[in-house]
Amino acid sequence: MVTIYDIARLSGVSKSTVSRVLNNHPYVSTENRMKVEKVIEELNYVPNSIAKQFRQKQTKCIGILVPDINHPYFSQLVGSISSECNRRGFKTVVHQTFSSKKLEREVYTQLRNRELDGIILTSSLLSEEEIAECTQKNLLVACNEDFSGNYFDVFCLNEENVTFEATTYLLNKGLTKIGFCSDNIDTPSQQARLRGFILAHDKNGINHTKDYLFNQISTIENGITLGKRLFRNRLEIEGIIAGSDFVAAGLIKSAEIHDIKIPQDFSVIGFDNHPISLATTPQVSTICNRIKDMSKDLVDHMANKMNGLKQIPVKKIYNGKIIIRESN
Amino acid sequence: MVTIYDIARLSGVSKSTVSRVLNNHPYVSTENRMKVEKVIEELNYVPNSIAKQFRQKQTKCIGILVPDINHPYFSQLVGSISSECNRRGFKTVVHQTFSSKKLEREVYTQLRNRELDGIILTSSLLSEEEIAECTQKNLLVACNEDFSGNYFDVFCLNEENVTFEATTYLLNKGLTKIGFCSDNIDTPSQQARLRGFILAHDKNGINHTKDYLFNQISTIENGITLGKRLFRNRLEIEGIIAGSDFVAAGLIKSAEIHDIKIPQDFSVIGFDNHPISLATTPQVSTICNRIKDMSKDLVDHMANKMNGLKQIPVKKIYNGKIIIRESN
DNA sequence: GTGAAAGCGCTAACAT
DNA sequence: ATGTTAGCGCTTTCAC
Repeated sequence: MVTIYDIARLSGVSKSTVSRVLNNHPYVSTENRMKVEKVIEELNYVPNSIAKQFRQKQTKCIGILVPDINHPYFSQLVGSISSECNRRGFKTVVHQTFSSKKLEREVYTQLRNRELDGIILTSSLLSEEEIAECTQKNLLVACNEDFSGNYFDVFCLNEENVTFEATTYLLNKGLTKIGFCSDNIDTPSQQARLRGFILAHDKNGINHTKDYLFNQISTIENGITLGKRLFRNRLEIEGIIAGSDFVAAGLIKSAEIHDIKIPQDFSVIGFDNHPISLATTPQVSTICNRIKDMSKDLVDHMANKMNGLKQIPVKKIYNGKIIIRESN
Repeated sequence: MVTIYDIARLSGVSKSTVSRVLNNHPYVSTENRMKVEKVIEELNYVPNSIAKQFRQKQTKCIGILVPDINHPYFSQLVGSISSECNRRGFKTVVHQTFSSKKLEREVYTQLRNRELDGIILTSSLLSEEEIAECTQKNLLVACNEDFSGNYFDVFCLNEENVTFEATTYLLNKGLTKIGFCSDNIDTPSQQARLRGFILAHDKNGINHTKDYLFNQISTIENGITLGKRLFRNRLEIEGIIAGSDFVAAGLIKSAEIHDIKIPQDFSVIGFDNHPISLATTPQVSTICNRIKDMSKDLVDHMANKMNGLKQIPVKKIYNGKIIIRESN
């Protein structure tokens, strides 16, 4: 393996000079620079990045914590964050927790072990306090999850408001028996949605039905199965906040099979404005998220923090928007 | 920052002994082991993993090269590979190329810079020769792409065969004007599909129509747009190998809008057996891939190679299977 | 069973 | 503008 020392020896300068050339320092004579570059070229030398990381005490690696990457929302989010990170010279390591607290804690351990320079959290089952304790003074930014912002920076959608609006929309159309689907109700973001859902009912003096709160519903298949349950028995439920466009698509398919007309007999509102919402019949009314803006701001912020620019703790909230199409 | 030296000092032993405890070596007296463990506990010491990597010359990091993670097939593949890698103690770094040769080359540079212990390639626009040259003797395994296997290990679906079968199926139903969609026709896997498509025509003595070869078609939106083009002008095309279930879903939606009956007026066969194929009306006939098997075998193989177990170069081919539903 | 010592490849004071 | 030097935290001979 050829090292910086070999280059130095062969080009008749010292290691420092080679290092300076490598790192584009000023104060290197053009003559020496050319000599060094020539030798580097000849030997096909590549600097050992681990040695560099070791010396500089940083990995240039950011972890992204995500429940499951094979999920239309999270794959978009991860894709967007990754690109932003790469543009700034950070590698990103994706960690899927599959909603396991154990796996989540393991990633925090990697952070403490300095295998990662920072973590971007997109979903969590642990309390802010525990996360803060696990990660200690190390860098962590939450994205997507509606944390308080007291322990670390957070960038998220106003899940509560936008769910409030969607529910109100349905309520105003005269529906009184509305369902609510969550992916994993133990996460802050889903809790926020539920608060919005309930608040809308309260403001309209309508009681929401506990029986119509469905948890662990996140895929097309889940939507189909739930629809079967709902429609086969002709339950009196009149509409649903589906939690995701995929669930909405499953429900719509199921309705068709059971000869339930949407929106006449049943209303559906999805989440995320995924292209699938255009492919169903009827097309899904949905809520558009702010993935692009969020990930850009967040990586900007993170990069600044790493460059030592002290930042006051941030909580930035983005407004989602309802898109009305045909399913309600 | 507390180091191995601090632990040594405080527990009254040498660095070596601490290191032995850390790495579960035999030949440490129980007494010393306990002393050391106690101090580690007290100081909340975590070993510096970069230093360890530096010393051992490996990163425990595997790169995954993927065109775009926000893609139903690739997000599944990445998810599966990541999990397998994590189980074996490897971190995975996802790199999206967005079909850019420049970005692809950059990742190979990272490999040469030893920022990565290996790369898993799921798609590529470069020739095998160039890839082999870029990555030199470093570890690289291809997955999904139908490479020759002469330069590096490959694990892939028999794209050609399965596309041949699907096309034959359509041909046997009496269709003579069949279209073919590719995502990026410059990749080996899509070339393989095309070969299968053409071969089926040849064997049946039917000419395929160049005009019905559509490239850069990969999303629901692409499917909808393509459908508009096809159906609005009542082209004489009778069916299509859609390349993905998402494209198929878009085509089906578009057919509905233009009052084209599927499968009576037009046949569609998708790819990947994604749940979306269950949510359309009619449901999509498709081809199931072998993501789980492939990723398991591949990571097994890679791990063995890293442990120095010399392996003969491998090319393992998996058979996909047609699943007939309602769209053809 | 244990410790001393060398060294991995690089960067960054510091001196010149 | 350049070289000397120390040292990052760890593992691993080697000698005892």
